[in-house]
Amino acid sequence: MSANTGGSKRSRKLNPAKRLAILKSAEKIFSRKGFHEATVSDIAKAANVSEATIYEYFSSKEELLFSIPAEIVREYQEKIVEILKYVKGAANKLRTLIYLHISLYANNEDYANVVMLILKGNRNFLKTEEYKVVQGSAQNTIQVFQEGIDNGEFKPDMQPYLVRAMIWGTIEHLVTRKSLLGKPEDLFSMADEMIDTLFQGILVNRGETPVNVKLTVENR
Amino acid sequence: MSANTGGSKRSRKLNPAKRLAILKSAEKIFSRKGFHEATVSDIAKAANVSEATIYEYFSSKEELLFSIPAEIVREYQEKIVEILKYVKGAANKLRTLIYLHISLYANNEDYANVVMLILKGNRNFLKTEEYKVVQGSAQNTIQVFQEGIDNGEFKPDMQPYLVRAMIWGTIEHLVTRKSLLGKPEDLFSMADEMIDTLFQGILVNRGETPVNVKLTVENR
Amino acid sequence: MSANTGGSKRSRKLNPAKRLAILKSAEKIFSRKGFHEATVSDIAKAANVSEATIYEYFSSKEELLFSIPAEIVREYQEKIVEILKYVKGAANKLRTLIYLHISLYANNEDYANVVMLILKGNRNFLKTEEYKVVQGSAQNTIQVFQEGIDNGEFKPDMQPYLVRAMIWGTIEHLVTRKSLLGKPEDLFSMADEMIDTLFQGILVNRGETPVNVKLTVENR
Amino acid sequence: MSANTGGSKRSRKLNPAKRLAILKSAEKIFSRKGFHEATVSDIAKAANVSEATIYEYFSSKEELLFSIPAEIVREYQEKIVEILKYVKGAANKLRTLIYLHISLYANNEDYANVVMLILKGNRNFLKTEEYKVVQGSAQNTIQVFQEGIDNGEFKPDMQPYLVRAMIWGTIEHLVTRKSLLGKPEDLFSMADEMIDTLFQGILVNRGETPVNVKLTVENR
DNA sequence: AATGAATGAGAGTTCATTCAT
DNA sequence: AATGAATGAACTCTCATTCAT
Repeated sequence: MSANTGGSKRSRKLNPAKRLAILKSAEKIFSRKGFHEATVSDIAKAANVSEATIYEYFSSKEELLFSIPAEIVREYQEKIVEILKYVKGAANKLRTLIYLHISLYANNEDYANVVMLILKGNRNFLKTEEYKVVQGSAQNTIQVFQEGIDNGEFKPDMQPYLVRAMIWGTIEHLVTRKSLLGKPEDLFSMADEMIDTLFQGILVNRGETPVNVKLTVENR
Repeated sequence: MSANTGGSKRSRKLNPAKRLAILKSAEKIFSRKGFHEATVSDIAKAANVSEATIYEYFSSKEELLFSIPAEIVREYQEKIVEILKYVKGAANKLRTLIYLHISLYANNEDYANVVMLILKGNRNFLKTEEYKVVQGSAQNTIQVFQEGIDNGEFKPDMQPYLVRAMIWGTIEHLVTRKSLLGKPEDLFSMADEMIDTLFQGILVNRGETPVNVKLTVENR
Repeated sequence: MSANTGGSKRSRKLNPAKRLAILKSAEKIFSRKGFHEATVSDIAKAANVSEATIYEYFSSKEELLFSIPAEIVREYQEKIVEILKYVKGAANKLRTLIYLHISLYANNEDYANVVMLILKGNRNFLKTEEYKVVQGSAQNTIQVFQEGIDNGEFKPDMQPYLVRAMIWGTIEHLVTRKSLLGKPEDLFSMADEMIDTLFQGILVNRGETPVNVKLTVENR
Repeated sequence: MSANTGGSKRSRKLNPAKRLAILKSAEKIFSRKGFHEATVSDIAKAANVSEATIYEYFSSKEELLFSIPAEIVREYQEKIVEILKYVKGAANKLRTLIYLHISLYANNEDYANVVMLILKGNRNFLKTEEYKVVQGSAQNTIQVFQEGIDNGEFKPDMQPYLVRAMIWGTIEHLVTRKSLLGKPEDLFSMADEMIDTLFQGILVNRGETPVNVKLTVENR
């Protein structure tokens, strides 16, 4: 409601552990009840602090919500940078990114719920500093894909933006369904097939492609 | 024993045109403000009826929200069935489905917002009869894909569920971004490339899959 | 809310049977739910008419409530006059009145509920023409008691008003308890003991009222 | 695990003086307007607190209503126990009880209105803990009367339940009339006559009764 | 005479947020 | 740094009542 982005008015050091406890409680409560259905009182109870204390650390309920991804995405981003160092080839890097992206959600169910069911539909979140972090992490996919085009691994006439949409869209779709319906029990098991499909397509190659070219050179 | 026998309380048809006007107004208001931020009073004003009248037609604000997709999805589903009759080949049918699915959102911006930003994250919606309709329309993709497997157009070792996830996920991702950021100005322009990618994959064929290439050199 | 006592604006003949049906339905519904908890719609449903029709016969929900006793009290009053003709002695008449009063409630449970739980606490009812009828029927007790004083059956130094309070109060107390708790299963069984107590008191006569002591001294 | 453990929601004592102020205001407003006609806003205004504050102390308007008698009845009950210690004889005790009961209402007009016009007709009140207190205080009458039977002061063949009905019924009748019509200006003035009547009955003793005492004194 | 449909007018209740301590 | 207590501000929903047909 106010433009108070980036921490509560008097963001003295306070107690970082308590701040984290509040964030984790908020994540849990929001995850279960949704944003409007969750009350600040619920969160305060879960964090074993008073409601007023929450306002010491966060300027509003919404800011509290928006603060949830920051930490986790930052860690995730660092992890990616670290790991990508050791992976060679754009295709392999892309595969790695997809695995990591999935694991981010698979290992943090409450976080997945908050992102998929609440934040994804929230217009205000887009104006947030926090969103930039999330957004930034999306650049990985695009960069890696571009790298793949440059070195000839990927088809050169593709828009990286679309490829990212396909990858993220598919993952988000699956994660959302898991959040809502519990359906794909194991997100990872879908990863490989998804990657294969993305790499190879779904069409059967019927010799129109080079594959079937039978080259017979007969002497004389 | 004569008058008020049978029938669900009061939700008779009443004036269907007015009902539709309320639904359309709700769609517009929800689309712009979100569910909790929109008030019944807003909707009433937009529909030129009193708040009480809204409750004559819908038993609660949430029921009003949930009633939005029914009509539109029903029409859409009929259209699909009709059109699919004239399309031959699973690949073509799939392409058609994707176009139609995109056009559903592209032509109904408010509806797209309501679905992508509000309904998709709403757990209660899943328990709804209305949801079943939406769900049902998702079966098309799976059926058509299965058909393609059966007749040899598509790779036989794929899970239709995953393919649907990729198609819908991508579309939803793009539509959501358009809802939030206005970004892909033209959703259709992405359709073809998306379909190509889905069909062919993103990898350059370097003859490594040339497995299939049979090169026979016979010496003299 | 308005001073619209005594029938709806256009009290054309309408259909007296329908009027009665509405009244009886109102009695039943009010009895079960209480005044504010009962809705005009409830009553309309029970009477198999539309809500609007109720307003043809009664100008408001409250007027409908207030119209309930009139009929029944009128009949009751006539019955009393008729029966009292054949009863001799004030004590017997009083006994008769008490029986009749109890039977009025015992035989009309819904009516009893409406009177005891709703009307008795309603200040507006006092301003009503209908109330006068009820009030009038209360005069019986006072008259009969006065008659008993005049002819020496009852103690001459009593205020009839108080006696009526005792009789009516006791009956109302018992009827109310039956309405709320179902407790005195059979109201009639209490009648006789109540009357005896009223007539004779609860004290054991220890000869301190020695008036009655006949002292016979026989010589030798 | 430290702060908000245990305890019923939020209904801690808070500020007991404020709680009492709200209760007294509620008593006054309910007394004048009745339950449904009184608004929480009315009460808040009268108590100089916000409406929300009322809900800090009481969970609903109805709970507020039901909380009114508790305090006053508790005090009253203690008073009775205290005073009864010094009164000898069941008849005197009964007389004392009646006086006290009347004085409870006579000295608390608003309270009398609330009890007689609102609570007495409220079915939900019966399910209340508060009702038990009221109910408990009713036991006094029955106990004292039984005591009187045991020690020969009262007729042994009477049902205490009925006697209580007569006493309470009469008092309630008178108090209710005073609430509604202001009629018996002075409730106390009726007390004595009522007690006399209860004790001695209304019939003129024509010597037919103790009559039976035959005292024969023979000379020598 | 009867009613389907519409609504004005509120009322109770909830909660995020504040502030004195 | 922490919070108990207080409240302003809304919002959903209900219902008695009306009126054109």
